[in-house]
Amino acid sequence: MDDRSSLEQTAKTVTRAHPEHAAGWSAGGGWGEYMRIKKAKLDQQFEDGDESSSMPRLSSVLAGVRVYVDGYTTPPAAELKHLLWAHGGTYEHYNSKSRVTHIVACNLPDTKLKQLTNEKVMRPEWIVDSIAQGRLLPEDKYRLYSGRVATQPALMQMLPIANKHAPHAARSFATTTTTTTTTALMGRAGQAPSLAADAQEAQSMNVNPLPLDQSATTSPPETVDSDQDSAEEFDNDEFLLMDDAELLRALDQQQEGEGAFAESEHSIAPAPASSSSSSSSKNNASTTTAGAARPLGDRAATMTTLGNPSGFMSRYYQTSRLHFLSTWAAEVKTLVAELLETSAAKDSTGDAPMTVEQLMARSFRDKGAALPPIPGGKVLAHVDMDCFFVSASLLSRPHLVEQPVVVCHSSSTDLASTSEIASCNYPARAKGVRNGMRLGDARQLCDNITCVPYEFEVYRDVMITLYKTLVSYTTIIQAVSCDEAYIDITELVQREIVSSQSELPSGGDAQAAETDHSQPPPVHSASWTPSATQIAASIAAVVSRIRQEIATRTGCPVSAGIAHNMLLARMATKRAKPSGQFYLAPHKGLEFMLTQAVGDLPGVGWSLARRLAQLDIETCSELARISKDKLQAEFGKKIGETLFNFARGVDMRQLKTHQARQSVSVEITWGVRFEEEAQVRVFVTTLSRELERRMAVLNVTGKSLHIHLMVRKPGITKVYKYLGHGVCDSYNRSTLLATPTRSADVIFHETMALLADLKFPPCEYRGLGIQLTKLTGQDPPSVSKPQSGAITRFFSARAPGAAPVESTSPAPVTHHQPAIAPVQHHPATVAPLAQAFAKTRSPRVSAAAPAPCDTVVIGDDDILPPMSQLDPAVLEALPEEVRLGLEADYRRKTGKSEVSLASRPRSVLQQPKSTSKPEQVFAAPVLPAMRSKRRLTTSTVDNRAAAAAAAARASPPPQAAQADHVPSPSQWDPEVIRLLPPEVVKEMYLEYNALVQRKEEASSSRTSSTAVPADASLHSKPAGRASAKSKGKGPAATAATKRSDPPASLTTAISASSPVPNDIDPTVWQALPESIRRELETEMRLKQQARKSAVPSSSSRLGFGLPNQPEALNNLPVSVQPDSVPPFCNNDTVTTVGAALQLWVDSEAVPGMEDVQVVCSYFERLVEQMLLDSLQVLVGYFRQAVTAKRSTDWSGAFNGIVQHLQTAVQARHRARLAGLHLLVV
DNA sequence: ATCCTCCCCTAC
DNA sequence: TAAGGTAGGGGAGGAT
Ligand SMILES: Nc1ccn([C@H]2C[C@H](O)[C@@H](COP(=O)(O)OP(=O)(O)OP(=O)(O)O)O2)c(=O)n1
Ligand SMILES: [Mg+2]
Ligand SMILES: [Mg+2]
Repeated sequence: MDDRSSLEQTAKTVTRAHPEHAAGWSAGGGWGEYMRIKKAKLDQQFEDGDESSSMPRLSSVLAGVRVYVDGYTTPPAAELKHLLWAHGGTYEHYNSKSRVTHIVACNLPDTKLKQLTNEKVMRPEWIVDSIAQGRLLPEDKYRLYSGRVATQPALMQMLPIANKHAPHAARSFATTTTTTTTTALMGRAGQAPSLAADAQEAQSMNVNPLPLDQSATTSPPETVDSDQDSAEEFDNDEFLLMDDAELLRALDQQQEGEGAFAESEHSIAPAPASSSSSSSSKNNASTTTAGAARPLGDRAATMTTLGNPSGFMSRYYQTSRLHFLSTWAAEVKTLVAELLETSAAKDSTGDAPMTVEQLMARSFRDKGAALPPIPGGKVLAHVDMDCFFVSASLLSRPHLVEQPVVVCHSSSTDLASTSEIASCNYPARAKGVRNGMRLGDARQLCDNITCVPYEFEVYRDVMITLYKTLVSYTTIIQAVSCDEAYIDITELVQREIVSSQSELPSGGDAQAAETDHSQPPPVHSASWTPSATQIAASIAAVVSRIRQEIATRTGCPVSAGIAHNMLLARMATKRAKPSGQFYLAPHKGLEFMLTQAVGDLPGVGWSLARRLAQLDIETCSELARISKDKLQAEFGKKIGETLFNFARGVDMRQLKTHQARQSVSVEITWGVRFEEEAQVRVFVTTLSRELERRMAVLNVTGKSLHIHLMVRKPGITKVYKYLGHGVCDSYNRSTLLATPTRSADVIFHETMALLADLKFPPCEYRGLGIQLTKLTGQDPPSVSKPQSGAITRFFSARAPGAAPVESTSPAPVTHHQPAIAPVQHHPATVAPLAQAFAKTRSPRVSAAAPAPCDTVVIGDDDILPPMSQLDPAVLEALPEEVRLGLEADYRRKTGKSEVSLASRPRSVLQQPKSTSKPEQVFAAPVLPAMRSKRRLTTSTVDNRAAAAAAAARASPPPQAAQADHVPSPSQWDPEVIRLLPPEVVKEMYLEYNALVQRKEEASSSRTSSTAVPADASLHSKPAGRASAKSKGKGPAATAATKRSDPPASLTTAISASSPVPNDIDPTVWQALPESIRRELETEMRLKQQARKSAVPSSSSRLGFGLPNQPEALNNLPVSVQPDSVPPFCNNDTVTTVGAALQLWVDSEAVPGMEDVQVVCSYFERLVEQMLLDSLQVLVGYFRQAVTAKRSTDWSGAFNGIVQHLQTAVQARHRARLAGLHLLVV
């Protein structure tokens, strides 16, 4: 669209370029000046880290050694500091000549080194190895730049293992040494493509420049660069004449004899371009070109595929932050998955799946201490490094931490610089700078930005340390990215609560507990529910501990959001930053969410936000006013639903520790410029080989091949960013292969064929991706390669796929596999770090006595983490013998009564596409006008440009609010159910129903105590134990965030009598064996019938509820939907409740007071939950019934309720609800 | 209804 | 100058 084009040119000319010279680039400039300045924030933060109190002195090996750590080191300074402490040395914060005996560094810039001629500059290995050997080793071998690089000291094993589960236990840090050498360069920082060879061939082949064709294009050429002069040289031309087989062979041969990559850029002579490729018979005619591609100047062209078609890719991948980001995310996910495998295998020592009873029994046996329940449900933390790249890059530039800093390829002061900012620190953000912004835009906002370069290897090291640390606390981790993960800290928190409890009595824990009955008894426990304060305090303690360790070990600040579901935890992180933590207690969730901008919801990106804005929806508060029906109609079923839920803080997603990979792909859309097909072939070859390589590493093959081609949009002559793709049309094609493959050969041919289908001239290509899906051969998350897996790979100095690094060469040299031969797996050389990791890895959470009943299976593995998200009511449904006396405890804390057997859902929102339906574009004309029309709305646009522009718009920070609503997840994980013996499951259901029924009867007397609160807002949780003290548990234990919380009577009745299929999550249901299913069905039906006939729907039965409990209510499904839908919020239920209301009105001469209150508070809850549409409908039903009744009593009751509701709506949402008008009496 | 294909969108 | 990759969710619409 046009607005996009305009967005592309946002470059304004704000004057003010007070160029701040980029200190970062000179890697040391101004070093002297801050020598005596106190080492900024980060160091401060850790310098008073209390080793003295938390770490034992382990030896005095380093006695007399006073070290100043200079720059980024491996292990990081923070860790060296700990090592020094632990072994008798001293860590100096300043490089004071009088105090410091040794400087430790990994890499010092020459300039700095010169200053230090008198000092002893050591490599960190000196420290590490000395400790390992128990004596101070000779300095000679460990001098920095003395030549020899020491290899990995195998010392990890000797260090004490941290025990994260003893909150106050002394601990020490295992070194985080993650690399073997200090020569690490890009090559091993990530999965540097092993195709580097391709680059070299191209470089070194300097043969017969072939004249290239030069004809006109269909549209004006891009004018990116000023010099349009000469044509390109082409140093690969030999390739251009080969057929495919030859090409591949030649590429292989080339790389064999390949030497180091010559940094010398192109020593090739320019050659006039003309003539067409002779190798491709099919479209020489159309492949004319030139015009469009030519205009790139020599210099620009060398940066593109034109300059070096075969070598472009590997060079590009070494510098693409997004490539690293993706690679690392995958890496870290694999790691977590394998971890789980390993620990699962270790834990379930070959036993058959345990029954609930066994699990329970084990948890009791274990330590004898049951863990206290946490009313809000699972405690989830979202941990995210602060301005990750910047923080890591500033490890060696600590003097910059208070300055506005960005990580960026460029350091230009040009306000038109299109270089993208990967990360900016908080001082920069204060000026409005954002991640993803162009540097030029940022400079307009902030005139003293310092740019620092990417340091990918450092980022990876930090990532590894981060994950090592996390994993030492819990195995219940969902890796999100290199700097971010969700962790389940429920059990850690529970333990913290217990331990803080037992510490209260000053004296021996055991004895004190003995005498003090208010304290949790060591054995039975769980019969007490910790207070909200206690929980919050424990959460704070646990999370600061984790954050502290991460910060200390990485040297980078980290923040965490904590809540009882993933959404809120993530939202809380934003609030926590920078360098903080924020716990969103259950009752704060709704209110908090309502203050958020929709654009801040995860899953709501630029496109969705814009569509919402067009509907005048910009905040969650506004969003929450829209009915689910409307949202679903507008955005689709899932997205509508998620929006609906997220707006009010509801999120039923389970933390997902493992996700089977569905696809592998390779794509480049920057610097893609061709003149003719032969060049395309070279490029496709490199992509194909890279894809093959990756799949070989993953040991997968794929059956469905897709390509994604970006083609310059006709008429577009400017690009958003230098050598970028600009505004494009994009096209996808796919083939279903006969047999799964990973062969580069096959990939190459299929890709070329699909490209040929599209019939665009190569000169119009701006980006190309190849993806394989329908994968097979995936390493089953079970056995296989336990050693060469991700754990090893993760911590090995070199990734298996990565090339051996030739010290100074910027390009990794690769042992390239022939196209057919799969990349060999690396031998089971377990890297030292892998071992360290394995040892450091802490006791599995599940093995360590989860809370009673908190036993769950996550995913497909045999892991048994806590199950605190299980609704207490469900817990009560456990078979008697399993409960071991817990029932009373749980029942006590339950106000709840409703259970939702929710499915595991869903994930993030995504954007639909309501306008302009895509038509298939198969018989594409050469330059498809129609085609582009349909895509005009979307693909035609430079979305990234738009997003970047959007990023420039700042948004106001959210502020907290207070409420008393209590969300509390209640779900019965289908995965758990699936893994439990069917008989047990059946038992659970039957028990549950019986229980609910019991409760229903028992509660009939209490509920009346639930008065309608005058202020109509929050916390009226009429259900169950209204007796709960003022606040806290009453509500907390009750219905979930996600569900509205209807009056007990309704809820209970509904729950109790729901027919099985409605009551059970479809997923769960499906997981049950057919026979069991039928059995359950029958039994449930019988029970229900029995109940009904025994208790005819007479008004007397449910004294507390609607006296005339209409039959309809008894049949209400708790939730028809498998997910987080609150009861009554789908049409079905609303309708049925409406019918119930009608029945009630019809059958009662005058409204009973209690009933009125029940109904009223039910409505109130709809208000609280923002289920206003449901409310409107129900009030409609109600009004209709009352009107027909023609009774002043009823009309009065109706008006009373409505007035009350209107007040409530107004108070709570500052809005009037339509449809709540009164009746004329 | 449910699947499959071809997209788009989002996140880091 | 600059390095806009990559995996998964999910919607629309057609095939079954
Ligand atoms: N558009 C983006 C967004 C992120 N990143 C990289 C750099 C970031 O440092 C890293 C982590 O992303 P985050 O979203 O976590 O952002 P930061 O860590 O930089 O900042 P913070 O988490 O403090 O908001 O990913 C990037 O290259 N480009
Ligand atoms: Mg971050
Ligand atoms: Mg992040």
